[in-house]
Amino acid sequence: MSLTSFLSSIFSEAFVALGANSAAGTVVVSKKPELAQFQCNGAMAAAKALKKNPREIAQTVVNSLADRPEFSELFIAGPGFINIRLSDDFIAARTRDTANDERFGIPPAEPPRTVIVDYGGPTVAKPMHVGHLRSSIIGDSVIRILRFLGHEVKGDIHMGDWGLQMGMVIVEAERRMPTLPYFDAAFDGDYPGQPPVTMDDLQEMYPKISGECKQDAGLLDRCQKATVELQNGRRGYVALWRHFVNVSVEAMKSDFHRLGVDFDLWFGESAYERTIPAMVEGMKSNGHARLDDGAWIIDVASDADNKPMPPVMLINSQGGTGYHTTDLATIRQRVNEFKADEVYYVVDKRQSLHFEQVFRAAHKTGIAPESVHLEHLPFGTMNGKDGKPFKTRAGGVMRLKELIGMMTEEASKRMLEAGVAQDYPEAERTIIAEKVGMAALRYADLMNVRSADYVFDIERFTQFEGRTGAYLLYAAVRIKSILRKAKEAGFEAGDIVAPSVDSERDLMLKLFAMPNAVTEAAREKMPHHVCGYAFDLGQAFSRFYNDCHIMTEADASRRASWLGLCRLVLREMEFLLGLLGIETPERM
RNA sequence: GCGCCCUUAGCUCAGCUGGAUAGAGCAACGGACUUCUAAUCCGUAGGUCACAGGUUCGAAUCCUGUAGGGCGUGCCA
Repeated sequence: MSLTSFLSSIFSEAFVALGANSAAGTVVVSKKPELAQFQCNGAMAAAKALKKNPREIAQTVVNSLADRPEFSELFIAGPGFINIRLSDDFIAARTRDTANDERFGIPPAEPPRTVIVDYGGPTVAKPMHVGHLRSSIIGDSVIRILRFLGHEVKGDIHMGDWGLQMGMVIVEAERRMPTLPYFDAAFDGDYPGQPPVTMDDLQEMYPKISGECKQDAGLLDRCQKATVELQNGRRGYVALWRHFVNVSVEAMKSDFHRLGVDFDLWFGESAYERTIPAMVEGMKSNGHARLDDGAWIIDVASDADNKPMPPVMLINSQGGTGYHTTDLATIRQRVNEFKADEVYYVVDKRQSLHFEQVFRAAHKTGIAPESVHLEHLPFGTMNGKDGKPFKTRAGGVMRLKELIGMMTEEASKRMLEAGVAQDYPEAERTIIAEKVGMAALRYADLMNVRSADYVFDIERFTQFEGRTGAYLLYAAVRIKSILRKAKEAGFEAGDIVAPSVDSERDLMLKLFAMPNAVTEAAREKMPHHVCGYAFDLGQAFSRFYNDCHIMTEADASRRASWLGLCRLVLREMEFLLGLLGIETPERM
């Protein structure tokens, strides 16, 4: 149980004894650290309910608890705030408990659930860009957090490989290489095993034809028809499409590998191709789908809506399927085959209407029972310093590869400026630069409230000072260093004893706050709670480190206690960074 | 037009579901190194929480309205 939960239970009991609601006993970290460590604000609310004086209620509660060994001081301030200070013995005992606990006092989720996280979402034939970066990094962190809580989690990349963009690239290929056998409907031999295009070709082809289609309705129509033919299984198109997928997946794997993100399931939209006809027929026959303007749609609007709610497009008027349909088929598989209790979609917030439509349709048609929790976890746009979506200097889309390269290069530059690791072997220095770059990137992306837009400022993110990935790595590495030095000197870590220095006590108190940060991040699927806490912990450690010189401490039991504290902080720091997908080097 | 979101210190952002004198980081200024890695730490200064009402013991937080900005709005994803 977290410390605040424990303290809350003590205070709740006291409030209940007065006839008040147990919620009145809620204890939180003090907003006035110079006054107290924790506070309970329930006396005001209880006074309202019981029609009594809040200070009198607070006084009664304080009187009933004042003798408990956990507290060194309880006092009342203002209208009825109860301020709490813990005894040093209790703080030390509690810290020992944390040090002996594999889970740092974070309780596992009860009951564990089967969860699918849909994230990454790269599109075949399109370059990966910064939008995929956010989805991947956030999804990866959310998965790590949920897994730690004991949930059975599977991450699914859900590639976009079955929509109009495939028809477009097929048409573009035909325009460029009309003599290839893929386009000859009468061809019945074997198609070439080698792909006719490279990833670079694909990345150039898609934007070109996509741009032309916006001007040319005839060309768009041709692409739509090609898409339908592909979806209906035209041999040549399927063979060509398979090449496109293979080429793209190879590039994706390399990009995701560099990001340190891996997926349990590499399914694309096309994985449901065979299940779609039966699903659609079922919806037609049971009346959920209806024909409208040449297309089969599912109405999802309700009388309670105060906004337009377009229908779900099941089969378009050309006979093709889009991402409404594949998303529904995907939900069906996740429910039936994977027995998912919860499905989360880490997708740009601009898609929120889409998911509202799809979730409504899934529940309405019975694809997903009401008991299955479907939720969109929206994230905001990564903007440039001008406040507009992040672009390259030339104004194009910033590719993921390019971005990662920039981060590493910038980290390397900073290390040179600061004279960091310059006397290490070059190979090690390179690895450190990569780790610092990735830590900077991940921390910068995750530290913001997930759904908010944020400004990408590479210079700020790669700073070694302040709320950055590098600062946290430095804090962790410094602990590793001191533990090495202590070991060389023959100093052992020992039992944690009562704190004797303010910054030492503050560090222990800070450790108690971790369970809240992690459970809050899990509840909201918002990793920024972990980021904020990790920084606070790093800073609390740095203060302690400045005040308490371990290697020269004469008192052996105090020195051993401090080393034990260092070990605990390092374990927690690496754990927290691990939840963010950040690796710590041995030294920097 | 309709709907959703946003507006907090010079800059970038938190603010734990209504609590005390609104907090960090950067930048600025002052201080602490013959270092257990100063990539650190301490201190000072800096805010009409966009604006106007309302709800109550108490509002950055909840409600209404106004201004400014972003996004979405049936055959792209």
